[in-house]
Amino acid sequence: MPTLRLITWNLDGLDTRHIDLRTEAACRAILERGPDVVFLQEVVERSFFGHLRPWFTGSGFRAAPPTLSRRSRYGCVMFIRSPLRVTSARRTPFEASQMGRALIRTVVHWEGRELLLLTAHMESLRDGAPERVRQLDRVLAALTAHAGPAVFAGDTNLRDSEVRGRDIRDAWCLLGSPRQTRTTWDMRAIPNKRGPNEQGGGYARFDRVFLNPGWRPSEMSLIGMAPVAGADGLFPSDHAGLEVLLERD
Amino acid sequence: MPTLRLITWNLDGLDTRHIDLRTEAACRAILERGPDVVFLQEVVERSFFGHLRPWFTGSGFRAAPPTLSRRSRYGCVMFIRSPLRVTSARRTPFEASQMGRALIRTVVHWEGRELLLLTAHMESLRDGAPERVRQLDRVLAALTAHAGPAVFAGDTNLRDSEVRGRDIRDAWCLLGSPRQTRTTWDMRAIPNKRGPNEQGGGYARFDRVFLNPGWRPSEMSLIGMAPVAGADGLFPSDHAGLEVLLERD
DNA sequence: AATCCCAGCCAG
DNA sequence: TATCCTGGCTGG
Repeated sequence: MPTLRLITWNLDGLDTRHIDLRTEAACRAILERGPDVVFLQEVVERSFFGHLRPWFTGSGFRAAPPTLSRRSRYGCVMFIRSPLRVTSARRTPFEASQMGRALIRTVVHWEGRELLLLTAHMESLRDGAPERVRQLDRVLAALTAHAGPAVFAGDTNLRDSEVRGRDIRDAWCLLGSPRQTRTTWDMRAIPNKRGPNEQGGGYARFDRVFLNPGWRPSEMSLIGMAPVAGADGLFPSDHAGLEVLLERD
Repeated sequence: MPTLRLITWNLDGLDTRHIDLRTEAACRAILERGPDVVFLQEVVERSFFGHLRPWFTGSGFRAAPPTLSRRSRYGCVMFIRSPLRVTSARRTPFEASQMGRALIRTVVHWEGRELLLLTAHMESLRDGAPERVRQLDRVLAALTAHAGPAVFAGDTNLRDSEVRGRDIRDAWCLLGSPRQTRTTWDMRAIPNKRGPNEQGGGYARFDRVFLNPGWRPSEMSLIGMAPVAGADGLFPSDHAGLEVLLERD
């Protein structure tokens, strides 16, 4: 397994409109890519038990941690595909989060080494910036502290102004900042959060992938960029999913 | 010397209106309080060489560091009164600052121990929040790392939302959050930045004092709260000065 | 169902 | 000197 295929996606479980159809569509879109590891954010119980866990366990994945946190009505979870073996999985709350957010850390054996997998749904909204920046510090410290390869992927909610002047190995930047994957939350491309006749709309690169030194991204693409059949024009999520291929340097 | 009397003040040297009269008034207001250490921010060359250094050296103080930084046209400086003896003084730029800001660290002998004195003029404006929060981390780390007593006092530009959930020994909070010293930048009380017939105005507790464990504040008051004679209604600075008395626990 | 992006403007 | 505070509103 020379390449790790990773998908990260905020599934917007807090929007209950056609949540079953949308989650099913997300499962299909993810599984047809054949990922090794899948990081999901904003997952609600209904989606997890009713769709995600059945689909993914039926396709050779294990959930890590094995279930959702009970501390919030939505949260993050990873799915890891066999033969990757999970040797540890833990959820550490961000102490000062006002939104119940946490860092998920999983370690798997990969290519003879201990691979650290991190995901989070960092503090939301513009006003969450101070706490979000501290959560970023925690994420980067965890990446740096690990001896083997380590990757974070998740919904950072970061604005470019919040990372200016920082030294981060961001997969999108390492790929040369390609236009096709410049935004992962974009009301112009995914109208889930926009009234039918509304103009304009916001966009941002909220979903990001960070690496520690020693490896690099080779490809990146968006998924979930088409409306779900029978769902009144809704896409699977208001966020695009992000698929990235990672390789040894 | 059982009590340390400290004054911190942003002198608004970037406002050149009546700068000589305003700086003279600030010198008098500070010196009549009899402080042991004085931390100043937003000091320009004209104020430093023309007023502050002459006044303070004539009253038994030494500047630390001995002169202003040449990296910016305004900056921070401390004045330390004899018999306190300065054993080190350095200025460390905040690497990612977009405004040339730096942390000033001075060590003095006090009560038989090494006392660490810190000041800074942290990143300004609402949009400076991400960088400001990282600067705060640096300040708190320096406070925590010192074995003896340590105090930071300066213009933090912090909003309450930016410190929510953090564990900080803030002198104003330790004193029970007294109303009289609730704001240190207040357009309603100091009209320097307000047009003559303007309504409303902003206010904030920008200037703060942080302590490490082992000692505590006993008094706090504002200075510079009256207009300067002959200065067209201007106060010495748009900020209030903050005087605080610190004692062993 | 209401929210979420940004910049710009105004009043207090 | 032009600018600084907040919250609320707009349009894109």
